[in-house]
Amino acid sequence: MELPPTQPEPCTDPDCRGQHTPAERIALAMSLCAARGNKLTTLRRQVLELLWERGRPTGAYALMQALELRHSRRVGPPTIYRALEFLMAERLVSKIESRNAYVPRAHPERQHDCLFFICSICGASTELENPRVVQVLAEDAAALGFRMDRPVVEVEGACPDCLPASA
Amino acid sequence: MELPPTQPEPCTDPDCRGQHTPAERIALAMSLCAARGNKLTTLRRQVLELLWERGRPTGAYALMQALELRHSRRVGPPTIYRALEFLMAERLVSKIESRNAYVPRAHPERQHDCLFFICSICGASTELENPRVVQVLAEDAAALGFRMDRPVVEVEGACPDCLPASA
DNA sequence: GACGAAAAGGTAATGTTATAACATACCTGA
DNA sequence: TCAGGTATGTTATAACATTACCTTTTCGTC
Repeated sequence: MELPPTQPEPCTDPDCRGQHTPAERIALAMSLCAARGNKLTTLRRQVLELLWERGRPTGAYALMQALELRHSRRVGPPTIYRALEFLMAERLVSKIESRNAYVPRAHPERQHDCLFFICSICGASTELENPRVVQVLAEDAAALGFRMDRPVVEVEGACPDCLPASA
Repeated sequence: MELPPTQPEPCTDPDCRGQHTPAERIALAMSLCAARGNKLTTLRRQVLELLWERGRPTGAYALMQALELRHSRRVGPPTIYRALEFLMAERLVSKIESRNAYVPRAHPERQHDCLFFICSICGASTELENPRVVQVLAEDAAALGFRMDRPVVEVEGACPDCLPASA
């Protein structure tokens, strides 16, 4: 496997929603994995690439199909789920719980938790970082004596593109 | 079907987490349905009661089993899912997306959206009302030009009871 | 009460998402 | 090179959800 030519450069634009080149994203992912002593294998990289290509939350079985079409590689469900599990542990991918689907994270190098806005019409999702939401949730958790491990914040609705159509 | 003896009295305690009697809850549910011209049939009522009895997010298939044990009533998946769909439309029940499970809402008479804190150890969930969270999400949605239909906010972690055990 | 329409529920089959259990391949370092 | 760990492959099945179609119940109207 050849290394992409670019070096990972953490993105500093707070409004950026992941508009980077595929090579940049893979380089960054590899470097993040390596920093933790883990490996972005071919399979894992292909799954991550496919998620980026799809551009919207994608289910595990759709990924299986896409993997076969795009990389002529046929695998079973456990293989896909293991790859997704790895990518989620590395914070390269998030699961959209309300859709049983998976999306690549725009900024895996950042520590923040994500919010997602998901269009029920076209299925697209937008990732956002908002410390205020996490802050308020952390306060509530503290008041309850609850340890917050993973906040799941997903807003279902209509995106700007679909809004006119959904009048 | 006999009416419960109590009359529905909206709860005014903002810190209340649904500590009411079963009869009160059913009376309130019936009155809310009636106000919208809908009916809380025996099946729907039984499903709602079971959710309260279980005291934690419960899956559709577990509800089917519970229904058979508790009410000697054997039904198929579509029947349960239809009852749940009705109860959710009436805002008597929420789905916990991260668990594919369902919980009764403590205060169906209130209009608010709910947050849930779910313990990954014992499976219990705590419902909370926090306008600040919804407010911040609404602001983000507005900034994106996104119409917010349903916010899903679920915090996974460890509840006070399980916290010591999970050190 | 009889009737017809609408709502609710029952049944069988199937679709979709996820995991268990076990086998194999593939690195990597002593 | 070979022992052990990590990753992937394979088979089967569990868990969650829906489609399509049919029967029963409810309820207003005559």
